[in-house]
Amino acid sequence: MEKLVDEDLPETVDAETRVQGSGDHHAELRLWLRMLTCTNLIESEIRSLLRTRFDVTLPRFDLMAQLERAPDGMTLGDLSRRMMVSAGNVTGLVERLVQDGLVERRPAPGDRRSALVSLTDSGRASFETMAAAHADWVADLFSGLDAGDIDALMGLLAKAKASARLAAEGAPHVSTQATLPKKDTADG
Amino acid sequence: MEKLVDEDLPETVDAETRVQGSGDHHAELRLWLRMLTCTNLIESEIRSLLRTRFDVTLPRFDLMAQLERAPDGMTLGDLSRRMMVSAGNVTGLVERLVQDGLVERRPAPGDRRSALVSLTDSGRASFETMAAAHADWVADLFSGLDAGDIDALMGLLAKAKASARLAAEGAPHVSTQATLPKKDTADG
DNA sequence: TGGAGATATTTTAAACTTAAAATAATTCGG
DNA sequence: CCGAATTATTTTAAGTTTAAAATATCTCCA
Repeated sequence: MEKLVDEDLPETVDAETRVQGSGDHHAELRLWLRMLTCTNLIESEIRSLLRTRFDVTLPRFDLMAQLERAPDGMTLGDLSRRMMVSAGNVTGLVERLVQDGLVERRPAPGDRRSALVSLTDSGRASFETMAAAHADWVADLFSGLDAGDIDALMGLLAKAKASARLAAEGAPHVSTQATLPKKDTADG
Repeated sequence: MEKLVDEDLPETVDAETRVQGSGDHHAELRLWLRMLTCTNLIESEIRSLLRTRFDVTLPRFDLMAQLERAPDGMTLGDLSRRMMVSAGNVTGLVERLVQDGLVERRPAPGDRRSALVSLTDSGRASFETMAAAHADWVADLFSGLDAGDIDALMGLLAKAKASARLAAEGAPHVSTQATLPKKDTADG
């Protein structure tokens, strides 16, 4: 009724050509731009609110949010993966949070390479206050969407996420071959 | 057919309670998390591809993308606003791009505070190559979405963006009152 | 016309971020 | 059990990013 699928427009490229390159890609590019704008807008607002209201940075808040769900602590590697940032980044972030007394680290039992990180009591209390406000802000920012919009967005973003993950893993750009026979002996 | 709107679930809060605080906000929070994950995933992949294929950083690419649409140049302020980053950030970025010979600055005619920034020929050529690959990557990352999905996402993200802008401007946290009579004389 | 306020940019300090190299510890096949 | 490969983390160097203060210029109105 309000969404047209241009089912019968020419497909512009045949199956062979579309493998890569020279396509139109206009719609995807615009979508990516819009997604980025939208996310940046919201993220900026939240960052700004966290700073002015609680004098905390967004990355610190994000790290604490991860820890809140793991009462028994998480390793730095877990944090790195969940936050989708580099390991070195997490090292520094945790260091600063420990100095502020919001987070503590202790050796991981059974693996001397690893450390478990968790919230201190002070960190947990601090986070709970911030998290409540944060939830309000996010709700406010999305208050122009009704339940149906949110549902639809959740579904479409899940689909986009799955698509991106598949494409990223399917066409790795560095060579992701897990356990190859050994590059040097393979060919010659 | 495949999307249910839970039209008849209890609304959880009445009109008064929902003004601020103590609400559920669960759905909005999950939406924000998912949006962030999705964007981060795609952004990471693009960042990585730009680096490995063209040895360029994402912020530099973004800045050049802005300049490409302004053959006559843009001011640093324009860049800052369009890229949604701080002015100081743009100063440094432009500086490095000028050193690489990809971008040039010249005094803005008629305003001695201001500078116009534009792509050099080399920068434009360089960008065109990268932009074509970039468009392919984005199309690939979104290849799991059909035209209808893209359409729907475009609409919902536009709505989300409008909602966020309204909320952010409507409840400014620093005092955005443009040209007030002068806070001190106003009341006391 | 003088000057107050607005605007454009740069500078500064601190934090964040990444990629890559370096350490250290674990795992696993032979 | 040994050593090669893997995994967990830290370190390093360079770049990105922000907020806030500092400059410099412009605008506009009383």
